Amino acid sequence: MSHVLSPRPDTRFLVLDTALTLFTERGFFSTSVHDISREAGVSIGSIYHHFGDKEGVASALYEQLGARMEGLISEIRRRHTTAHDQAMELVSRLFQLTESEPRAMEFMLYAKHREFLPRQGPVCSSRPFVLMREIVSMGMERGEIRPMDTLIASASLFGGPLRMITGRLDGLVDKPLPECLDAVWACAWRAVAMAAPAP
Amino acid sequence: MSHVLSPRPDTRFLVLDTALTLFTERGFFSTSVHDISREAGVSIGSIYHHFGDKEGVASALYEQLGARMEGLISEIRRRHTTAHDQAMELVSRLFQLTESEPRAMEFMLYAKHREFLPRQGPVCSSRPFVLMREIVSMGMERGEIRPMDTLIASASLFGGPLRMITGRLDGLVDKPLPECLDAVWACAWRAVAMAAPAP
DNA sequence: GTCTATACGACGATAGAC
DNA sequence: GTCTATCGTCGTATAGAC
Repeated sequence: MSHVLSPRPDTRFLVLDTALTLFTERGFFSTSVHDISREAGVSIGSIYHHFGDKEGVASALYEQLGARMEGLISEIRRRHTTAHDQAMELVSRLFQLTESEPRAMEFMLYAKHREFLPRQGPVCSSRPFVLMREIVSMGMERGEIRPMDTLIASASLFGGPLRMITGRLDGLVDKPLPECLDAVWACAWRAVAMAAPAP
Repeated sequence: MSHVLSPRPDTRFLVLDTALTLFTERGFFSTSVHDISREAGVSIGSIYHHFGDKEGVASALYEQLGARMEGLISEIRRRHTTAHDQAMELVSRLFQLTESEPRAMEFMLYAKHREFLPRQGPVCSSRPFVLMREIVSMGMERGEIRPMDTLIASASLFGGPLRMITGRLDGLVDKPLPECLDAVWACAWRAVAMAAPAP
């Protein structure tokens, strides 16, 4: 626990925070370990001591953000019962996160991790995306969502909102995403929602 | 016109074709000019003679594929009158293209061009995506699509289908996309279509 | 754990003959 | 237009002192 008492800022945190900024601004390959070292005020030796190699930095970043994302979804699944509420809350939180931490969002779902993290599968196979599909799957069993291929339903429900996020990160969308939530969600839900029973 | 008569395969084509394969397989930064030279059977000197530098190769590839895409959309817009038909035909053709030329699709809409083509804007600002938004815009004027922000409608209509494409390129989707067309399109169109007038 | 200095390899790009 | 040979730089990673 010595690090808690130490006045020195945590090296690992410093490095990861700087790396996230540089990776998203210039990209992984256009960022040298020297750059990270200089910007973070941490020596190269320390970086290699903590992370092994450059890929290790990206890897740690990926895992950290992935775990946060997973925690977020798990929390949402505990707090809401219907697929509709769970999915809408998820989109809402992702929209908020895009505004408050655009770099984190960009690194998670916009970076081509396969290019620099060959061990990781594609993003959409990662835990968070699996959990999203589980929400959809549950919705179909509950009769909230029309019966169809789960993958198709998942893409149709979250495809629009995710596209808004990348559009926002690209500077294509001017308005803060939370202001668009109602309109975006209405379309997304309409795409997969069970038709109202004939009166 | 001497190149037409020459028995030697066109160098530019050879290089671009090889580059497309390598760029999508390993990524732009993990592909050296030496790699392209070796795989294409063309000397390094020739590559630099034709393309100036490595970025020039990627740039030429980007322009070539972008022009093809634009031509495709223009053709569709001429052959169909309603936004519904235009958009559905577009999704259908993109699905076919994903199967027949996955590398071209991947390079066009899955690569992070900003990392190696700093001059190019984001993909979604490119001509093809502008044309897609024009289809949606027209559909709204014609009363086919509910009135709403064009960007939101565009994301909602094409977000699902595009997500299926990336899912397919990632190996997440097993079935050939054209087989999913009806189900995917039904969801996509439902998301934005004007409600049927009350009987 | 943190630092500096250095080794080493790879890659982008060029020169210049044919 | 095409080729081979070469140069110079940059960046990853390590060694070893503190």
